Amino acid sequence: MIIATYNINGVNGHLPVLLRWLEQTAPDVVCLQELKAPQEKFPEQAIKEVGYNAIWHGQKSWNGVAILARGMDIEEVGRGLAGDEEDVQSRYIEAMVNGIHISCLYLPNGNPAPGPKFDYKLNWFKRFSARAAELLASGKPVVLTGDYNVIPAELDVYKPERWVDDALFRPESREAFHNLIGQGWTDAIRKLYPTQTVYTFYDYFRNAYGRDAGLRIDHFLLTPDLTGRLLAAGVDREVRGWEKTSDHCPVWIQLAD
DNA sequence: ATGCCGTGGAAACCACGA
Repeated sequence: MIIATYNINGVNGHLPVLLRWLEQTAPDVVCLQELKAPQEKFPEQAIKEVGYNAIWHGQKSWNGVAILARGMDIEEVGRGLAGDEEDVQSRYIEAMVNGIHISCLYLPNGNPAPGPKFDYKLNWFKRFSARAAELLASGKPVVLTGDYNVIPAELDVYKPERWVDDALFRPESREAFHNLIGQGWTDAIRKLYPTQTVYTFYDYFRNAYGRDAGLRIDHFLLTPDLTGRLLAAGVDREVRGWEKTSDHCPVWIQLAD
């Protein structure tokens, strides 16, 4: 079973790339972030025509998350994170698919830091970590995947010294990520590639993709039982080189059935 | 050192992203 995550950066603007990638690689489950579409403008029909059921939580202009499944039912568990009644941003959705709990997240960017956006990021992270602890305690197989907007370590950025004051790499963000891992989750990509650079995002400018000047910010966190089923993982790096593409690459894991 | 590019929405610029 292959589960993928892809920050599409505009599900309508980049729909041809999404459909082409779905048809070429046919992952079983796909988590999307940054739909940038209101609920009623999600391209449900086009996605259905390439074989996928979908649930989504849209929002006008920004954010937006979705879970897709090829030929399988998607049982929505919830949308939105508990802990802040005033948070109206569409950044989180959960579902059961094929016996696995899937959490799809788009963690706030947080720049500029310090400031209210950084505070929102850290608070969101705290709420997410509380939810993660609940899920871990449930004993179910769980995948927490999406755009975390966190560079976990120096190995995960082409020039760490340039990112020390950035919300993606500041100590508070890295600490929150490592504390989350410390609950008992496994970072699937880092587990399979313990010493290699693996990037999932490249800026549109400065020829970042051509220079391989990237970041690793899209992650898969797995419960222990799923870690035992982890067969392979990777980044569909070539998709970042397509015309009219997102600034993120699709990332995927393969689990034993 | 830097949104240099790109999307979406509104309005021929702005907010936002990482």
